[in-house]
Amino acid sequence: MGESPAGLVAARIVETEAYVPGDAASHAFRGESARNRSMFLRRGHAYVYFIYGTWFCFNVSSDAAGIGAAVLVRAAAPLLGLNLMQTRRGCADERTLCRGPGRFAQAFAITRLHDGLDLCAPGPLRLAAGTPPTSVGESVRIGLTKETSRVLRFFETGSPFVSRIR
DNA sequence: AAGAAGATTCGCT
DNA sequence: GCGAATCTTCTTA
Repeated sequence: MGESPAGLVAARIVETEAYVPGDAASHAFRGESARNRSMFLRRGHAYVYFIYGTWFCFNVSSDAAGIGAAVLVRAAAPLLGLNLMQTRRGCADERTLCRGPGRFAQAFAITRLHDGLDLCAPGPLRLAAGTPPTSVGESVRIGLTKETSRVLRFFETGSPFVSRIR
């Protein structure tokens, strides 16, 4: 969920990708740097980066402090604040509001300011427990030019809010 | 110091 | 389906 002066938004995460140690596609592959330092925070912290001069991508650090690993949130099903999401996205279609990492970040107004935040503590961005999906699909990750055969993408089977079926 | 690549999206053909 | 938009970061083509 996300909180801002403009209001509250919440969504159920339905699609993620993992970036693990030893993974050449991971931003942390060549060690810690100014940009990826949040990947090295204890699990549960935000790692936000800017891509293609246009979009932000939101990740959650996923290992012990000092180890560079994160989970990219690729899509979500809107729950609260659809109106605000529509305004931010300039798009009315509920299905498209959070479908894709760039769109999700835009719907939640996530920027570099959120980088490094503890997502398990009170603040503008929170991670909350929800009911687990009935069935989880797996596939290779999307949009990469390296490590293209690793099966590290996970999504809620059958959800109309995932960015791709497979 | 310069250049290329990049975990994407949108609009036009 | 293809290419443009647009900028930060890392590598050295």
